[in-house]
Amino acid sequence: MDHKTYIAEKLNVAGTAKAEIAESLAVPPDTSLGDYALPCFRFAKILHKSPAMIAEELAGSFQTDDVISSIAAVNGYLNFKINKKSLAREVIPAVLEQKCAYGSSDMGAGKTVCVDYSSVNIAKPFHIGHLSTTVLGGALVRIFKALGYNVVGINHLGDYGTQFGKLISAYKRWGNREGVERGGIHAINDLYVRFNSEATEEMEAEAREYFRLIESGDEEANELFNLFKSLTLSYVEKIYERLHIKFDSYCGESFYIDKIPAVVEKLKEKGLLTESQGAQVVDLEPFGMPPFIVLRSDGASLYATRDLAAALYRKETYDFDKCLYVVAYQQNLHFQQLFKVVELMGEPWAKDLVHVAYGMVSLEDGAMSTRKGKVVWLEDVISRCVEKAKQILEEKNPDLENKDEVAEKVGVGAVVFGALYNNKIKDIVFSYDKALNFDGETSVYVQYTCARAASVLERAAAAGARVELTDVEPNAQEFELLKAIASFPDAVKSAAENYEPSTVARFAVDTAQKFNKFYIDCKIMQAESEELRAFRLALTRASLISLTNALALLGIGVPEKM
RNA sequence: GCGCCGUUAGCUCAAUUGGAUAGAGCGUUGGUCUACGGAACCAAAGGCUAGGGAUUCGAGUUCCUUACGGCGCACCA
Repeated sequence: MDHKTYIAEKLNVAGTAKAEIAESLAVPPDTSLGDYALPCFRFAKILHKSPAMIAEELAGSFQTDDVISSIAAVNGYLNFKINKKSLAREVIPAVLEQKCAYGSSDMGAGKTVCVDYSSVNIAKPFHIGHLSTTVLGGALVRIFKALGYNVVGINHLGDYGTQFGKLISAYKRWGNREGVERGGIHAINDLYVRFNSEATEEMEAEAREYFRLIESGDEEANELFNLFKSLTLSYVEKIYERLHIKFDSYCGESFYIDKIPAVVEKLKEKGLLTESQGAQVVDLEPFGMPPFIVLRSDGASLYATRDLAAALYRKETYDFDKCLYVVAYQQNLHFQQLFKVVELMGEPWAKDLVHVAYGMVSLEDGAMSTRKGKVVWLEDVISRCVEKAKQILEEKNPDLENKDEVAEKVGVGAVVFGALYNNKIKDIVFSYDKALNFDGETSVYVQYTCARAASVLERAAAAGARVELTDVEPNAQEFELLKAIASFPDAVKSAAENYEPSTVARFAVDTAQKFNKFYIDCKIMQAESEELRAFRLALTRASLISLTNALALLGIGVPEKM
């Protein structure tokens, strides 16, 4: 049950709808004031009374009950306290019963969301700059699924362009099959980097010719291209597996090539296509944007054209209610143009296209540069974090039997959590110091908290202790923890509405902090009474469930011991 | 030059979408230590929310403006 609507239902403010009252309800800055507050200032004009007087009157006419235990008017605010026992009755059994489903809902039933994310480039290894789109997208996929949406995760592969001609040229010049099969993606990347640093006019021409050969279906060129593609995919699959990410579609740019003529035709029909400096463009001058280039002056398509074709294809194939593009803000203009063109085509679903923009990653000494060798590979970051976790485990818990498995969860969790904890729009300066720091507001802290909770529950099970809601009045720590647990469904919903998984990450840390305070202040197994012990154990289990579910939405596992 | 985004404690960041006395972590200083897991907990210090104006009962949050920083601005992706 939602307390805000419950309170609103019980309040009568002349000239104000119940829904509006529920919307206005806020949380007081200090819990000693109350759990909810209604600022009465906005009613003053309508009612021609002072806010303080309105609050007084409303307080006087409000009947406290089993849910709302007290009400007080303070400085124009109407403060409500909720009944602690009733909150416990409401939350604890529900969490214990729903288990891993706690936090999910069916609000998205029957709706489809496409999420375009990660979108790796063929022949290029994952670097730290690809982390955000991958984990943000992965989290959004899981969050929308939890809310009952049908979700289509799409890896829009960068598998088309003249760079593949260059790669073939470099391969034939310096490479061989055995070398790339042994060296994998990095060997391929080295060839590409070498080509770019040594390229002559002649080689560039050769590269263009190889690309033309790929396109015209030349057997050898395509065989090579497919080799590069499969090597790349088997490489990224391993990383996706470690990050717990799966895609429903790997339709990349090349997939849309044969769909472009129809798109061009449609643009012509709508009278949107004009010629400018030899290229076919959609003029966006009236909207203050540069033209959207559909076909180059040589007739070739562009990235933007293929994105347009992809949008139309996805609408037709999935009939999405929303289509998200998890791409860095660098491409703001591109998506503004793309969405505007879809709108100009008369497609009403143009409004359902969303650019989920996030901040850029740089290194401490500036931007990354593949050519200068200034790159941080994602696999290195992951393995160093896992290694560090392993090392700490050896120190702190040498008897643990599955150290590798636990270290994997802790190390990978730290990498993922680090990318999801802050608002996505913030730029990130990557440093190993920060990545390897497991103290403070991190997934490791949350995981440790879970291990503590699990440990208590294990003892309880061994002792045959009762774990269930009993009729006790929660104390301050218990109540704060209870409120935190109760806020989980809202955190998930808010994360989806704002395309902001950090909301869930923040929930996890906040709840873990509340649990640790509870844990320190309240004896659980040695509680004064059996009734109290049962209650605290139930609260502990509910905490563990909430935290585990929160981390699961982010793609982070929780070890039972660490 | 134009457009978009950002600027909150020494550092990294929050702030329930306009609410009351702006909160955490790291770092610093001091405490808790016979523990249901110390990868923890408590406390102290640290702020004119970049500057200035406007709207409002009320602004870190909305609008205008200045400064600083990032990104982008026609045939790359």
